[in-house]
Amino acid sequence: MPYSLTSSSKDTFNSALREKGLRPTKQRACVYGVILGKRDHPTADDIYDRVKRHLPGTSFATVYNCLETLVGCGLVRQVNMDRSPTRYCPNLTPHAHFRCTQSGKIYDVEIDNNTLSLIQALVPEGFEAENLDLSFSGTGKPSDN
Amino acid sequence: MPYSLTSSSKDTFNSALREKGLRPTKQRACVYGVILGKRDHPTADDIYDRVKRHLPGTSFATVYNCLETLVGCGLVRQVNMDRSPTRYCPNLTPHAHFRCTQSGKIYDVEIDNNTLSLIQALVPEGFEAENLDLSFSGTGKPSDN
DNA sequence: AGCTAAATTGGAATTATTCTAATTCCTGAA
DNA sequence: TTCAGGAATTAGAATAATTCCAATTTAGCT
Ligand SMILES: [Mn+2]
Ligand SMILES: [Mn+2]
Ligand SMILES: [Zn+2]
Ligand SMILES: [Zn+2]
Repeated sequence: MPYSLTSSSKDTFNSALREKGLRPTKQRACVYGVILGKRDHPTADDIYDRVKRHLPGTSFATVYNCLETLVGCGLVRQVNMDRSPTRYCPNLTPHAHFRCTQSGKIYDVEIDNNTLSLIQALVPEGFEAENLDLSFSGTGKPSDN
Repeated sequence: MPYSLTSSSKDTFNSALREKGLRPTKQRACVYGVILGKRDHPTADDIYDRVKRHLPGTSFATVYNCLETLVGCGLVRQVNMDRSPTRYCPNLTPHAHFRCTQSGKIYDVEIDNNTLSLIQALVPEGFEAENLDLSFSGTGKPSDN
């Protein structure tokens, strides 16, 4: 049974893809669905495992292709921490990430508007920042151990 | 001719290594020297090329080993931008990075103390951040094109 | 000088990601 | 509806940064 998105997610998904003239395929919907369906930051490999439960024929290449497409459409965010495998995040609000070096878990960290504008103001004259990445690492919640 | 550090760099280098019971070898000094010697953000490969001019026998593994050691001693910083090869930075002050997506160049961006403390204050109760990374990407100086 | 642990070396291995060429699937005219 | 043509998916090979390994060399000590 193909992954079922809520009807509001399905609308977001369909229009974001159509906007770019791309096709809303079942693989893309499923990759999107498994990322939305859990508030974590899965790797491509994690996503592959989850997608296969719904669409067993799916290939690794397709997962990578879909992820690239979804990121390109602004439906999910790509999160790079150090040298570890890329992770994906359904939270589209501006936020930072905290990685617990003990558990490996990644947490969303809200950025208030005031701090956000001060951060943006760091960019020097003549430079135009399209993207900003803020990440912390250290020891997380005690429950992480 | 082995790379010649200035005597003040040499002191920093020797004491940082001795502090950890590590040996100040000529390979380590050379890797440190070529990073200090240019205000850019070289990759391991760039560093390998530069080191070989001074110590032609040096292996790639040694460059990686030395870099790990120097980072561990706090003599250089490791800079990860997206999925591209790790870069190394001799600027030890807290600062952010800006990558021009057109030229690939990486610039240091100063962080004022006020903004820095607001950024640090984002970390939630119960988390202890040992490290923070802030990077921007976008279009850089016109001279970059 | 000789001993021992630390560091270096060349090459193989690892691993996340990308590429390729063949196949399958949509979509939108006819 | 049919079907042609482009888009998407697929399996597997290729790539590239980094790490690992076993053998050799070196630095620091007695
Ligand atoms: Mn898996
Ligand atoms: Mn090179
Ligand atoms: Zn997130
Ligand atoms: Zn820097």
